[in-house]
Amino acid sequence: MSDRSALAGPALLVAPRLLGARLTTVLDDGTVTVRITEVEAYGGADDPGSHAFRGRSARNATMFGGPGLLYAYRHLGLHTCLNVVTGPVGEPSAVLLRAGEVIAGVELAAARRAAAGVVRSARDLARGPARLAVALGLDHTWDGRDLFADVAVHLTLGTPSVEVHSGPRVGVAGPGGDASRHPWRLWLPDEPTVSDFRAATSRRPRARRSPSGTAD
DNA sequence: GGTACGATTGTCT
DNA sequence: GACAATCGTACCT
Repeated sequence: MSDRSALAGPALLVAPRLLGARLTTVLDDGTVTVRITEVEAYGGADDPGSHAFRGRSARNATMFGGPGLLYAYRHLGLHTCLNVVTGPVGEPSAVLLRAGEVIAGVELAAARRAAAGVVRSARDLARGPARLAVALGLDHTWDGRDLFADVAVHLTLGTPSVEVHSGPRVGVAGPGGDASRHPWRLWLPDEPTVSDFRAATSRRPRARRSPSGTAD
């Protein structure tokens, strides 16, 4: 079975296969390889937490593009998050790469992270979706790349992990984040690089922007 | 055309 | 633990 066919299918089914997989980027400034330790599954129209819930759009078009594609997007105008598309063409389904361990190119990854912000420890290099993207040197402009055909960014699946832990999805409130329905979030046990769990935060209603600048 | 908000992170208290 | 940063996208008028 090729890596791509092993990756094709519903995100919930495919997500465990991405744990332990290695994602490598070969860029001008060097090579970095990350071993994936934490992922999160996203579906399509049936998943309220998914970008594809409301149908196809310019931003999420890659999610409809077929298995093995890299779906990269910018979040909050600040960070980049990386996903691996798993659904067949036309059926959105993807796995968010939440965290990983840098196993090659540690110095380069640290330099990239240092340029983007503070580096506290080696385990923090790719701990969190946005940090993972920075460590690999990827941003939203890499959206749509084929992870099994592109030289610069390549995915290699490992042997399926025997033990996988699962829990509620991060940052998604309501039914979509309900772990009792599906084990949306998956991670490898005893991995220090797995990100902290933060329950979906109920944002306080922000003071509304006053168009005229006056307070009501 | 305008506005609210988000699959996050880092900083401050 | 709480909140601000910051901008593209989706939704509403």
